[in-house]
Amino acid sequence: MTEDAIDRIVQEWNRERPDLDVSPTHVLQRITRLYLLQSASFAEVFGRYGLSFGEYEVLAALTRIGPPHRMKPSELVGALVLSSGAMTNRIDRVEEAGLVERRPDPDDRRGTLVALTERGRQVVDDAVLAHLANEERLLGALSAGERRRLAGLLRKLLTSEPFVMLDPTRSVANNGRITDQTARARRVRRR
Amino acid sequence: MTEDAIDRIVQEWNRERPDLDVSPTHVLQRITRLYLLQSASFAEVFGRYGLSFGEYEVLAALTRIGPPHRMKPSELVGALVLSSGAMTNRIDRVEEAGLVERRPDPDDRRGTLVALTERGRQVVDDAVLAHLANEERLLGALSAGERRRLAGLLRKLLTSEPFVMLDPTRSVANNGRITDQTARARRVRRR
DNA sequence: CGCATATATTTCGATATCAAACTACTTCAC
DNA sequence: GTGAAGTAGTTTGATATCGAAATATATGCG
Repeated sequence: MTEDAIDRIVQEWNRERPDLDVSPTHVLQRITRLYLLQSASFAEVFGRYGLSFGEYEVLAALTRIGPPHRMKPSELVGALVLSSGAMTNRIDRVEEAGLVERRPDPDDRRGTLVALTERGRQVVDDAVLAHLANEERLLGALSAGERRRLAGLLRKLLTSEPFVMLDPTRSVANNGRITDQTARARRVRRR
Repeated sequence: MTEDAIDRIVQEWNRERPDLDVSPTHVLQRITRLYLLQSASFAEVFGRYGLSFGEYEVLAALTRIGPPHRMKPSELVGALVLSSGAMTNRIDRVEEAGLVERRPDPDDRRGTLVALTERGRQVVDDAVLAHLANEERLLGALSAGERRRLAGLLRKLLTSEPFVMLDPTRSVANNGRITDQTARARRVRRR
C-alpha cells in the first residue's frame, strides 16, 4: 500500500503525541484532502465553459429537476448546501451570463422562479459531459467493485446520526439556523 | 441500505438524462457532502477554543512537527494546502491571539520562523482532545474494520495518478502555479 | 565580482461566503 | 377581515481566500 500525505501526518502525531489516538483522521482528513483536490479539478473543467463549480451546481439542479427547468431560489438552496444570500449572488451571476432568467412566481408574489434559458441548457449539456468524463478519469484507479464498496461506506457515514444531525436541509435557510425574521420577531415580541 | 441525498440526486439524473452514466457521483459527490458537513462540525468544536478550523491547522502543524515547534511560513503552506497570501493572514491571526510568534530566520534574512508560544501549546493541547473526541463521534457508525477499509479505499484514490497530479505540494507557492516573480521576470525580459 | 534570475514573505485587489437585517408578501387565529 | 407571526428573497457588513504584484534577499553563471 503506497503511503500518502495523511499517513505521514498520522506518523508525526504518533511520534509527538503517542498518548493520542488519531486514527479517525485516516478517514476524515482524507475526505478533506480529496475534496480540496477534486474541487480544483472540477474548477478547471468548468472554467472551459466560463463557469465556476458553484454556477454549474445551479444549472445542474435546474437540469435534473426536469422540464420546464424552473425552481424557486429556496428550492435551490435546499438542493445545494449554501446560505440564501449566497444563492442570490449565484443566481445573479448566471442570470448576468444569460444562462437563467428570473420570472415572478405567479402563485406567490414574494417569490421568484429561476428558469434555465436555451443558452443555459446548451452550456450545461456540454459542461456535464466534460464533468462526467473528468469524474470517470479521477476514479480511474478504482474497479467497479471498489467504487461500489467506497460509495456504500460513504453512504453509511452520511446517513449515520451525527451527520444527519448536521444536515442543513433538515431545516430551511441560512444553514438551518433560526435567524432572520423568525428570530427578530421573537426578539421584538419580548420588548 | 438507507437512501441518502446523493442517491436521490442520482435518481433525478437517471430519470432526466438516462443516456448519461452519473455513477462516479456516488463517490465524488458524497466526498463533497461529507466534507461540508464535517467542516461545520469541526468549526463548532474549535469555536469553543476561540479558533477557526484554519487557525487550528496552523497550530496543529506546529505541534506535530515536534520541539521546538518552529516552521517557516513556506513549510506551513506545504503542510496545509493554501496559498502563501492566505497563510500570511492565518499567521497574522494566530499571532494576534498570542498563540504563535514570528521570529527572523537566522539563516535567511528573507525568511521568518513561526513558533508556537506557551499559550498556543496549551490551547492546541485542549483543542486537539476535543477535536479527536468529535471525530470519534462522527465515525461512530463505522466498525474498526469498516474504517480501515474506507481509509484504504480513500488512500488508494489519493495516491492514484489523477489526484497526485493535482497535489499542489508537488510544487511550491500559490498552489503550484508558476506566477509571481518568475513569471514577471520572464515578461519583463521579453520587452 | 556583478548581474540576471530565483526564492521568501507580505501586500493588494477582486471575489465568494456567511449571518443578520431588511422589505415585501402570505397565512393563521380569532 | 385584521393583526401577529411566518416565509421568500435581497441587501449589507465582515471576513477569508486566491492570484498577482511588490519588496527584500539569495544564488549561480560567465
